[in-house]
Amino acid sequence: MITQKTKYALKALMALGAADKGAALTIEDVANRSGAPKRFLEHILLDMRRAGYVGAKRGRAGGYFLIRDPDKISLGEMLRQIDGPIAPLPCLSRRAYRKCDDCEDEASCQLRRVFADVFYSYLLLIESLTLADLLKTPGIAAG
Amino acid sequence: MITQKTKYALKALMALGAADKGAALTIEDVANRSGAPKRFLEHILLDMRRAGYVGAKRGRAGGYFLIRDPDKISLGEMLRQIDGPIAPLPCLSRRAYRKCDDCEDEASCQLRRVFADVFYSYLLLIESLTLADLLKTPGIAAG
DNA sequence: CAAAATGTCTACTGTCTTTGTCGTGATAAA
DNA sequence: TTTATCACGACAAAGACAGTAGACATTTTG
Repeated sequence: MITQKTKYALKALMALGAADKGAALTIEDVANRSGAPKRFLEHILLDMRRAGYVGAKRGRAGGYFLIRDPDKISLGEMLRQIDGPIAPLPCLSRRAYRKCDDCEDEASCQLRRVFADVFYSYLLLIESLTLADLLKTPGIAAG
Repeated sequence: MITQKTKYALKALMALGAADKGAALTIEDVANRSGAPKRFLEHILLDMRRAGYVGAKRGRAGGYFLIRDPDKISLGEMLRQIDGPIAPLPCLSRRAYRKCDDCEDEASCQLRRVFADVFYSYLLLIESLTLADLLKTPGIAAG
């Protein structure tokens, strides 16, 4: 399961991505549109700013705005930013590699071999999906 | 990341799957072969018994033994048994469906739509892999 | 300048999950 | 009857998760 925080964060980015280009949304605006508690969303938006996805403007008439092209932010990258490493085993993470505590020899680890396959195809997909895909409305708008 | 418990459970099933047909391994045997703490493994093997994967024999010369064909136990099924629902969103789980707390309308939920795609291809893969795949040694045994 | 509206940052807290450990009992074989 | 084993429930420490709160910094407006 993805965490509640991830859900809030993705919905927040969607809200910012759907806003008029150049317009800033306040935390409160984003909270209303994403359903996230305002004080919790603070942390999330701060993270998103540090991740370089959004910009912030302080003071009256301030707010947050997307600063990267939704096309260029992959789902994988977002998930990684929000909740940390996404590999099923630490020894399969490229950016946050760690040897498994109990593993004697990676080359012969069956668990690693099988999960590597699973992870690879998962990665391929989530790296190809982007925030833009989250913003697209389905072909025949049903709801 | 898969949990430590999942790792232990899969390694335990691999140990039982690799044992001589009909032979029972004690918890201690399994602990030694899987690297899991013995007292923790107790719980895990109990779960695996309740899940119908292994049988147990009590008393002297007792132990655990696999009672299902490794070919017929999918990775997906094992993961689900060990750690519960595997869908990224509760509203995408078939066996443990739950409406998302905050979701107004599933049909128009973009998050659901995108994660459904991801989940579907993930499912397809893990349902096709089995314990037997975990028992296979790689083509050219390297380590 | 002062006030109001905003974002920034640090610290804290309650609840649940994870990863075990422990004691005790039940069962079977020698 | 002893010993080796599984069965089961209670407990516990550590960490993750999902917030909440307070104080501060910045910007605009009047």
